[in-house]
Amino acid sequence: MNTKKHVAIPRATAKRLSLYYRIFKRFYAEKIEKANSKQIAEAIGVDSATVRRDFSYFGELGRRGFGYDVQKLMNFFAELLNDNAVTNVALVGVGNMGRALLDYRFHERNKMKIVMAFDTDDHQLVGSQSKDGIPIYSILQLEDHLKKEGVQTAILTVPSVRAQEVATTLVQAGIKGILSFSPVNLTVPKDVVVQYVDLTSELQTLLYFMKKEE
Amino acid sequence: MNTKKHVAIPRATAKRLSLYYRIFKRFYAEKIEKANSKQIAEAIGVDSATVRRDFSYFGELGRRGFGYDVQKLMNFFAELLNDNAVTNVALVGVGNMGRALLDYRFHERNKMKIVMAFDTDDHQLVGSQSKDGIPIYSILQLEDHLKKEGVQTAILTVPSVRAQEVATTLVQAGIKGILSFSPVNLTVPKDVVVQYVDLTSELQTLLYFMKKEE
DNA sequence: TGTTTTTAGTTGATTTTTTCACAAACTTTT
DNA sequence: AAAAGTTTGTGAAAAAATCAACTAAAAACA
Repeated sequence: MNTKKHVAIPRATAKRLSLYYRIFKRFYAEKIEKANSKQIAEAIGVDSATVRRDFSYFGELGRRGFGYDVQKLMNFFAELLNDNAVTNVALVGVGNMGRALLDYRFHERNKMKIVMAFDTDDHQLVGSQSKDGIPIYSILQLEDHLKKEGVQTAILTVPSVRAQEVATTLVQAGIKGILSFSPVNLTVPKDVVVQYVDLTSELQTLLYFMKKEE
Repeated sequence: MNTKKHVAIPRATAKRLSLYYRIFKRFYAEKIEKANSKQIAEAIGVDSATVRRDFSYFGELGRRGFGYDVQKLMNFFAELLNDNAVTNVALVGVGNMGRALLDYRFHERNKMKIVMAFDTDDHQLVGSQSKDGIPIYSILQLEDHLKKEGVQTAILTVPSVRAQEVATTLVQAGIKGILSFSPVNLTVPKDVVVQYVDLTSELQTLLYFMKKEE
């Protein structure tokens, strides 16, 4: 496949890659064999020119007069997003949000799997397991367990006040990526990637846009 | 206060308003009385010029040589984001994610409150209540309950395949804003605002950035 | 096989967002 | 009261992202 890996992928494009992948998986499951940029664009809510531009960073993936081969593109994005190998993830903080994510079963649709969870000793959770049998360890044994399994990715669902402290511990334990649900801007080394999910902010932003719409 | 409400607020700015508000609340709780653009910028992870530019859309909120008065700005953003009045929200779909959000207690830190939830009749949940006493109704009675309470905002946590169908029902029932956790691009009238939270995509995007960081 | 239709890839324009850099305004210090 | 220091608000530039329009390649059809 004629790809040009030397070009830097724009951030905005990178954030859409997972969406493209999902759409191709969906089309594939629906036995749709080809899709043009307009159909893809509609499915994820962007302009068709954006789709073509995004794809062009990776070479010539389509065929003029035809569109994009769904299976081919699905496989391409699977590789690009490393969705052939399973990625093991640890979850830290088994509160309401943590519990929901533990039971979420990412693994059913993707090659991501929460393989262990951690909580403080004072919640009577340590030593137990999630519904699906994911073990919950003490946060004091974080480094041991993470290193033993070679886990490099963590989901952080601890109270905001503890977020930075736990993040620092995670980095020490070799974690290279954190998906944080705590609304705190974490300070980590440059080689550690942090992605934030801020539910309260999303809801408040929604309300703001609603007010403007009136 | 010298505000200029006639200027359109850029989208990028609008999405940061909630973050600014949170930071001012945090500073206020910590008895910090003033803050300059650099401190605010660091707290939310943007450039200080961005903070000043963002604030400037709302008039002259600061004082040169001094910075921003924390209490004054906190109140300003509270008003701007309508966080003085309580906003009632309905939750549709009491699965893992829905359950977590039901127990999340948005109301403790903000004036947003989930006042009712809905689920299909086949999960033995209809008629019961959440931990905090939020009633769970049948999705068949959606319109009645929403209209009776005048709820205009909904959190959508139903399986993807049902998302569009339920969204359409919500719109018919007078909903004007939807926070959707389903990775499906919803089709709604122009006056209805939709905000998406896509956990799988966030995690996958994190993994992609991690791979690039190697 | 030739003609028409479709659609990707790309160029260039436009819009949006971020960042720089500095005068003006205010605060603090002397 | 003057001098020194701080920090905003904002023009202007730069960077990033989107979008419109075109061309050339391939597909579909006659």
